[in-house]
Amino acid sequence: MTRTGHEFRSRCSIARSLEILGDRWTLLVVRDLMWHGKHTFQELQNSEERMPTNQLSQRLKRLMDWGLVSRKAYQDRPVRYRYELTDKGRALEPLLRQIMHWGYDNLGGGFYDPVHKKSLPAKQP
Amino acid sequence: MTRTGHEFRSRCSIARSLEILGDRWTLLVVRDLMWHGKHTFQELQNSEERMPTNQLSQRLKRLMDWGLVSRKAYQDRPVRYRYELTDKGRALEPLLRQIMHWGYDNLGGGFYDPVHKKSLPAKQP
DNA sequence: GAAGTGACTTTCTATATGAAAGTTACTCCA
DNA sequence: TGGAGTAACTTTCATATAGAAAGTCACTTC
Repeated sequence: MTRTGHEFRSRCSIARSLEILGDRWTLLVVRDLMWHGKHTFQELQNSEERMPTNQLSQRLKRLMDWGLVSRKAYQDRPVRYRYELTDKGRALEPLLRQIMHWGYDNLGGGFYDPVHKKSLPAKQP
Repeated sequence: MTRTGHEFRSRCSIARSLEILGDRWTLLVVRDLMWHGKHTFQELQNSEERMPTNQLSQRLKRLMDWGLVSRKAYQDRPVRYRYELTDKGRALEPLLRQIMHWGYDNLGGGFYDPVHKKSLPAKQP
Protein backbone atom coordinates (compact mmCIF):
# COMPACT_ATOMS: atom_id res chain seq x y z
CA MET A 1 0.00 0.00 0.00
CA THR A 2 1.69 3.16 -1.17
CA ARG A 3 0.64 6.60 -0.09
CA THR A 4 -1.04 8.41 -2.97
CA GLY A 5 1.35 10.70 -4.77
CA HIS A 6 4.49 9.23 -3.27
CA GLU A 7 7.26 7.92 -5.53
CA PHE A 8 9.67 5.58 -3.81
CA ARG A 9 13.31 6.09 -4.70
CA SER A 10 13.87 2.37 -5.14
CA ARG A 11 12.10 -0.94 -5.59
CA CYS A 12 13.95 -2.39 -2.61
CA SER A 13 11.63 -2.88 0.33
CA ILE A 14 14.41 -1.94 2.75
CA ALA A 15 15.04 1.36 0.98
CA ARG A 16 11.30 1.98 0.99
CA SER A 17 10.96 1.30 4.69
CA LEU A 18 13.82 3.66 5.40
CA GLU A 19 12.04 6.49 3.62
CA ILE A 20 9.45 6.35 6.38
CA LEU A 21 11.32 4.97 9.37
CA GLY A 22 14.89 6.00 8.63
CA ASP A 23 15.60 8.76 11.11
CA ARG A 24 16.53 9.15 14.75
CA TRP A 25 13.02 9.73 16.10
CA THR A 26 10.25 7.91 14.29
CA LEU A 27 10.84 4.50 15.82
CA LEU A 28 11.05 6.01 19.29
CA VAL A 29 7.51 7.30 18.87
CA VAL A 30 6.46 3.83 17.78
CA ARG A 31 8.29 2.34 20.78
CA ASP A 32 6.43 4.64 23.19
CA LEU A 33 3.07 3.91 21.63
CA MET A 34 3.77 0.19 21.52
CA TRP A 35 5.26 -0.50 24.93
CA HIS A 36 5.26 2.51 27.22
CA GLY A 37 1.61 3.42 27.40
CA LYS A 38 2.28 6.90 26.09
CA HIS A 39 -0.59 8.10 23.97
CA THR A 40 -0.95 11.85 24.24
CA PHE A 41 1.29 14.50 22.74
CA GLN A 42 2.48 15.47 26.19
CA GLU A 43 3.29 11.95 27.25
CA LEU A 44 5.20 11.30 24.06
CA GLN A 45 7.35 14.37 24.39
CA ASN A 46 8.21 13.60 28.01
CA SER A 47 10.21 10.52 27.05
CA GLU A 48 13.81 10.20 28.15
CA GLU A 49 15.09 11.43 24.80
CA ARG A 50 13.12 14.70 24.98
CA MET A 51 12.07 14.97 21.39
CA PRO A 52 11.47 18.55 20.25
CA THR A 53 7.77 19.31 19.91
CA ASN A 54 7.95 20.39 16.29
CA GLN A 55 9.55 17.10 15.34
CA LEU A 56 7.02 15.14 17.33
CA SER A 57 4.23 17.00 15.58
CA GLN A 58 5.79 16.29 12.19
CA ARG A 59 6.48 12.64 12.90
CA LEU A 60 2.96 12.00 14.14
CA LYS A 61 1.66 13.59 10.97
CA ARG A 62 3.86 11.40 8.79
CA LEU A 63 2.96 8.25 10.71
CA MET A 64 -0.72 9.11 10.26
CA ASP A 65 -0.21 9.85 6.54
CA TRP A 66 1.26 6.40 6.12
CA GLY A 67 -1.43 4.75 8.19
CA LEU A 68 0.82 3.50 10.98
CA VAL A 69 -0.84 5.66 13.61
CA SER A 70 -4.37 6.93 14.11
CA ARG A 71 -5.77 9.37 16.61
CA LYS A 72 -9.09 10.21 18.08
CA ALA A 73 -10.24 13.09 20.21
CA TYR A 74 -10.64 12.12 23.84
CA GLN A 75 -12.28 15.47 24.62
CA ASP A 76 -13.78 18.49 22.88
CA ARG A 77 -13.47 22.11 23.97
CA PRO A 78 -10.57 22.16 23.50
CA VAL A 79 -10.11 19.11 21.34
CA ARG A 80 -7.35 16.78 22.55
CA TYR A 81 -6.11 13.64 20.95
CA ARG A 82 -5.06 10.19 21.88
CA TYR A 83 -2.66 8.49 19.45
CA GLU A 84 -2.58 4.78 18.76
CA LEU A 85 -0.84 2.34 16.49
CA THR A 86 -2.85 0.79 13.70
CA ASP A 87 -2.31 -2.85 12.68
CA LYS A 88 0.32 -1.67 10.22
CA GLY A 89 2.06 0.13 13.05
CA ARG A 90 1.80 -2.78 15.43
CA ALA A 91 3.37 -4.94 12.73
CA LEU A 92 6.62 -3.13 13.55
CA GLU A 93 6.99 -4.96 16.83
CA PRO A 94 9.39 -7.67 15.63
CA LEU A 95 11.51 -5.03 13.94
CA LEU A 96 11.64 -2.96 17.12
CA ARG A 97 12.67 -6.03 19.07
CA GLN A 98 15.48 -6.74 16.63
CA ILE A 99 16.84 -3.20 16.87
CA MET A 100 16.68 -3.35 20.63
CA HIS A 101 18.38 -6.69 20.65
CA TRP A 102 21.20 -5.62 18.39
CA GLY A 103 21.77 -2.43 20.37
CA TYR A 104 21.76 -4.31 23.62
CA ASP A 105 24.29 -6.85 22.40
CA ASN A 106 26.53 -4.45 20.53
CA LEU A 107 26.36 -1.04 22.16
CA GLY A 108 27.12 -1.78 25.76
CA GLY A 109 23.79 -2.91 27.17
CA GLY A 110 21.35 -0.20 28.17
CA PHE A 111 17.65 -0.63 28.72
CA TYR A 112 16.06 -3.66 27.27
CA ASP A 113 12.56 -2.40 26.97
CA PRO A 114 9.44 -4.46 26.76
CA VAL A 115 10.73 -7.26 28.96
CA HIS A 116 12.04 -5.32 31.94
CA LYS A 117 12.16 -1.59 32.37
CA LYS A 118 15.31 -1.85 34.36
CA SER A 119 18.84 -2.02 33.06
CA LEU A 120 20.46 -5.39 32.56
CA PRO A 121 24.19 -5.84 33.01
CA ALA A 122 26.06 -5.17 29.81
CA LYS A 123 27.04 -8.27 27.91
CA GLN A 124 30.77 -8.89 28.06
CA PRO A 125 32.29 -9.50 24.67
CA MET B 1 30.86 -1.74 23.62
CA THR B 2 30.68 2.01 23.31
CA ARG B 3 32.92 4.04 21.06
CA THR B 4 35.42 5.98 23.15
CA GLY B 5 34.29 9.52 23.73
CA HIS B 6 30.71 8.98 22.66
CA GLU B 7 27.85 9.88 25.00
CA PHE B 8 24.57 8.24 24.10
CA ARG B 9 21.52 10.45 24.42
CA SER B 10 19.56 7.73 26.21
CA ARG B 11 19.91 4.45 28.03
CA CYS B 12 17.39 2.83 25.68
CA SER B 13 19.08 0.37 23.37
CA ILE B 14 16.70 1.31 20.55
CA ALA B 15 17.58 5.00 20.86
CA ARG B 16 21.25 4.03 20.92
CA SER B 17 21.00 1.91 17.82
CA LEU B 18 19.23 4.73 16.02
CA GLU B 19 22.14 7.07 16.70
CA ILE B 20 24.23 4.85 14.44
CA LEU B 21 21.72 3.30 12.07
CA GLY B 22 18.93 5.87 12.07
CA ASP B 23 19.17 7.49 8.65
CA ARG B 24 18.17 6.80 5.08
CA TRP B 25 21.49 5.33 3.91
CA THR B 26 23.45 3.41 6.50
CA LEU B 27 21.41 0.22 6.37
CA LEU B 28 21.53 0.21 2.58
CA VAL B 29 25.32 0.06 2.76
CA VAL B 30 24.99 -2.83 5.21
CA ARG B 31 22.50 -4.49 2.86
CA ASP B 32 24.89 -4.26 -0.09
CA LEU B 33 27.82 -5.59 1.91
CA MET B 34 25.71 -8.37 3.38
CA TRP B 35 23.80 -9.66 0.39
CA HIS B 36 24.78 -8.04 -2.86
CA GLY B 37 28.48 -8.81 -3.07
CA LYS B 38 29.34 -5.11 -3.26
CA HIS B 39 32.63 -4.45 -1.54
CA THR B 40 34.41 -1.55 -3.20
CA PHE B 41 33.54 2.11 -3.02
CA GLN B 42 32.56 2.09 -6.66
CA GLU B 43 30.34 -0.95 -6.37
CA LEU B 44 28.59 0.49 -3.34
CA GLN B 45 27.80 3.77 -5.00
CA ASN B 46 26.44 2.09 -8.10
CA SER B 47 23.46 0.66 -6.23
CA GLU B 48 19.97 1.40 -7.41
CA GLU B 49 19.54 4.22 -4.90
CA ARG B 50 22.64 6.11 -6.16
CA MET B 51 23.99 7.29 -2.87
CA PRO B 52 26.03 10.50 -3.14
CA THR B 53 29.75 9.80 -2.81
CA ASN B 54 30.30 12.18 0.08
CA GLN B 55 27.61 10.43 2.08
CA LEU B 56 28.98 7.01 1.22
CA SER B 57 32.41 8.13 2.35
CA GLN B 58 30.98 9.47 5.60
CA ARG B 59 28.86 6.41 6.30
CA LEU B 60 31.72 4.01 5.70
CA LYS B 61 33.81 6.03 8.13
CA ARG B 62 31.12 5.91 10.77
CA LEU B 63 30.54 2.21 10.28
CA MET B 64 34.28 1.63 10.69
CA ASP B 65 34.42 3.87 13.76
CA TRP B 66 31.73 1.75 15.37
CA GLY B 67 33.37 -1.48 14.32
CA LEU B 68 30.59 -2.71 12.05
CA VAL B 69 32.73 -2.58 8.93
CA SER B 70 36.43 -3.11 8.29
CA ARG B 71 38.46 -2.58 5.16
CA LYS B 72 41.73 -3.80 3.78
CA ALA B 73 43.75 -2.68 0.79
CA TYR B 74 43.41 -5.05 -2.13
CA GLN B 75 46.18 -3.22 -3.99
CA ASP B 76 48.90 -0.64 -3.43
CA ARG B 77 49.99 2.04 -5.87
CA PRO B 78 47.39 3.44 -5.68
CA VAL B 79 45.91 1.94 -2.56
CA ARG B 80 42.37 0.66 -3.02
CA TYR B 81 40.13 -0.85 -0.43
CA ARG B 82 37.72 -3.67 -0.05
CA TYR B 83 35.04 -3.19 2.64
CA GLU B 84 33.57 -5.99 4.69
CA LEU B 85 31.19 -6.47 7.55
CA THR B 86 32.63 -7.48 10.90
CA ASP B 87 30.79 -9.90 13.19
CA LYS B 88 29.07 -6.92 14.78
CA GLY B 89 27.95 -5.82 11.33
CA ARG B 90 26.83 -9.27 10.29
CA ALA B 91 24.77 -9.40 13.48
CA LEU B 92 22.44 -6.92 11.76
CA GLU B 93 21.11 -9.56 9.41
CA PRO B 94 17.94 -10.43 11.37
CA LEU B 95 17.18 -6.73 11.71
CA LEU B 96 17.62 -6.18 7.99
CA ARG B 97 15.30 -9.10 7.30
CA GLN B 98 12.65 -7.63 9.57
CA ILE B 99 12.81 -4.24 7.88
CA MET B 100 12.58 -5.87 4.49
CA HIS B 101 9.68 -8.00 5.60
CA TRP B 102 7.73 -5.09 7.04
CA GLY B 103 8.32 -2.99 3.95
CA TYR B 104 7.30 -5.80 1.68
CA ASP B 105 4.08 -6.45 3.57
CA ASN B 106 3.14 -2.83 4.18
CA LEU B 107 4.52 -0.69 1.38
CA GLY B 108 3.24 -2.39 -1.69
CA GLY B 109 5.73 -5.18 -2.28
CA GLY B 110 8.94 -4.30 -4.05
CA PHE B 111 12.12 -6.32 -4.07
CA TYR B 112 12.49 -8.93 -1.43
CA ASP B 113 16.22 -9.14 -1.35
CA PRO B 114 18.28 -11.99 -0.10
CA VAL B 115 15.87 -14.69 -1.18
CA HIS B 116 15.21 -13.68 -4.78
CA LYS B 117 16.51 -10.68 -6.61
CA LYS B 118 13.36 -10.42 -8.59
CA SER B 119 10.17 -8.70 -7.63
CA LEU B 120 7.41 -10.68 -6.01
CA PRO B 121 3.79 -9.77 -6.60
CA ALA B 122 2.58 -7.19 -4.11
CA LYS B 123 0.60 -8.64 -1.26
CA GLN B 124 -3.06 -7.70 -1.53
CA PRO B 125 -4.40 -6.25 1.70
C1' DG C 1 -9.13 37.72 36.55
C1' DA C 2 -4.82 35.13 37.07
C1' DA C 3 -2.53 30.88 36.65
C1' DG C 4 -2.42 26.47 34.71
C1' DT C 5 -2.87 22.77 31.09
C1' DG C 6 -2.46 20.27 26.68
C1' DA C 7 -1.47 20.43 22.02
C1' DC C 8 0.54 22.43 19.00
C1' DT C 9 3.01 26.24 15.81
C1' DT C 10 6.49 29.58 14.92
C1' DT C 11 11.01 31.30 14.85
C1' DC C 12 15.72 30.83 14.38
C1' DT C 13 20.33 28.90 14.10
C1' DA C 14 23.09 24.86 13.20
C1' DT C 15 23.82 20.72 11.03
C1' DA C 16 22.90 17.37 7.37
C1' DT C 17 21.66 16.19 2.73
C1' DG C 18 22.47 15.68 -2.12
C1' DA C 19 24.18 17.17 -6.75
C1' DA C 20 28.15 18.23 -9.10
C1' DA C 21 32.74 18.97 -9.92
C1' DG C 22 37.51 18.49 -8.52
C1' DT C 23 41.66 15.80 -6.81
C1' DT C 24 45.11 12.15 -6.43
C1' DA C 25 47.67 8.44 -7.84
C1' DC C 26 48.24 5.59 -10.57
C1' DT C 27 47.82 2.17 -15.38
C1' DC C 28 47.22 1.41 -20.17
C1' DC C 29 47.53 2.30 -24.87
C1' DA C 30 49.20 4.76 -29.17
C1' DT D 1 55.63 10.93 -23.96
C1' DG D 2 51.42 12.11 -23.46
C1' DG D 3 46.47 11.59 -23.30
C1' DA D 4 42.54 8.72 -21.71
C1' DG D 5 40.87 5.96 -18.22
C1' DT D 6 39.94 4.27 -13.46
C1' DA D 7 39.10 3.96 -8.41
C1' DA D 8 38.52 6.30 -4.37
C1' DC D 9 37.72 9.95 -2.49
C1' DT D 10 37.21 15.31 -1.14
C1' DT D 11 35.37 19.80 -1.87
C1' DT D 12 31.92 23.06 -2.86
C1' DC D 13 27.51 24.83 -2.48
C1' DA D 14 22.48 25.32 -2.39
C1' DT D 15 18.73 23.40 -0.08
C1' DA D 16 16.47 20.72 3.54
C1' DT D 17 16.04 19.01 8.05
C1' DA D 18 17.18 19.13 13.07
C1' DG D 19 16.76 20.97 17.43
C1' DA D 20 16.21 24.66 21.05
C1' DA D 21 13.23 28.01 22.64
C1' DA D 22 9.40 30.75 22.85
C1' DG D 23 4.73 31.75 21.48
C1' DT D 24 -0.32 30.67 20.59
C1' DC D 25 -4.96 28.98 21.43
C1' DA D 26 -8.80 27.28 23.80
C1' DC D 27 -10.15 26.22 27.39
C1' DT D 28 -10.52 24.96 33.10
C1' DT D 29 -9.68 25.78 37.82
C1' DC D 30 -8.48 28.64 41.71
